Amino acid sequence: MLKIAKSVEYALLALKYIHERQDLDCVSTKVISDSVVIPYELLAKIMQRLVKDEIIISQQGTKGGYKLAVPPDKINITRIINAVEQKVQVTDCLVETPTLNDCKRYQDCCLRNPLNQIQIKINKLFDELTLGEIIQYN
Amino acid sequence: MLKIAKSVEYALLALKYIHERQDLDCVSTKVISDSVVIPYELLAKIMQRLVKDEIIISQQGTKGGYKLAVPPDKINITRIINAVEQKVQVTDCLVETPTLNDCKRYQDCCLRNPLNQIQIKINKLFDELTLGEIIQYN
DNA sequence: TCATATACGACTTAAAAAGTCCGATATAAA
DNA sequence: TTTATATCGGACTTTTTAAGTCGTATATGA
Ligand code: SF4
Ligand code: SF4
Repeated sequence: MLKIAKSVEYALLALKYIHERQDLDCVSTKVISDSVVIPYELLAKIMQRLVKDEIIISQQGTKGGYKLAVPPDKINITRIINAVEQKVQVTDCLVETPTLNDCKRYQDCCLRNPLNQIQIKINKLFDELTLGEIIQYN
Repeated sequence: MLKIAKSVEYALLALKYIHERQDLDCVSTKVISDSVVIPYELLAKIMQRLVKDEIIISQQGTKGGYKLAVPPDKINITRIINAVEQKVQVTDCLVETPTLNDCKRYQDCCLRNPLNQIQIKINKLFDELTLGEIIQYN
């Protein structure tokens, strides 16, 4: 339990690869997919979401690809998680406006508050960790 | 992502219920299952695991059931997570002895160290949170 | 105008989590 | 001593979610 989605890992690995190839004008999904070994179609979708959140800039057509829109130090992990449409959600009830459909217990559950505190602290960990700090390894 | 297993929540809710009924000699799975609204068979399995880890004591036969083996302040959430056979595992590679089967990248992955740091911090949150702190709510 | 790239949505498959079933043993009370 | 009610333990099925795939459209440099 408490696993991070592969799409988040793939996004981080791809962003690291792009950063390492700053010398090039841009890097295509194909090249990243082959180098980092990520399923092409899956990575393509992830790249598009990173574009939508303006973490990377796309260049369409032949010789197209992606380059970083922002220096790695300016991007935290929370932003990447949001970009790839993932959510840190420790329980079913920890959504903006919970309903009985999320969890029948949410109105008087003694777990909700303490687990929300855990979630807040986990969110803080991702807020304070930047892409820059991650790609400095290896 | 990063969701806590329902079996952990059920364990916590059941333990809270047992604690509230300290006056009784012991509480049966049936009673807990009906009161807290947890599928009977599923809860039964969870109770057995809590017995195995000596968090609760079982009384078999008619008029049987369970009672707490330890005061709630002395039980932290990590122990309950372990008892119900769940693991905090942020990535596929964060196991005792990772192999290429866990993740083909584990030998030179820049994510492994930073994500392990996250996992260590999450584990610390569960280490420092006791059942006693949770059941004081409501 | 052609080859190679991104863009976007729908779909399928695989893995994990949640829930169920079954046959056994234990024990208090009738 | 029989019966009803409980725990015990494993195997199994179902449901849900995550991961991965496919198809078609559009952009653009050579
Ligand atoms: S209300 Fe309680 S049981 Fe339901 S999802 Fe939230 S924490 Fe879990
Ligand atoms: S090695 Fe890297 S990519 Fe593989 S599971 Fe670990 S962190 Fe994720």
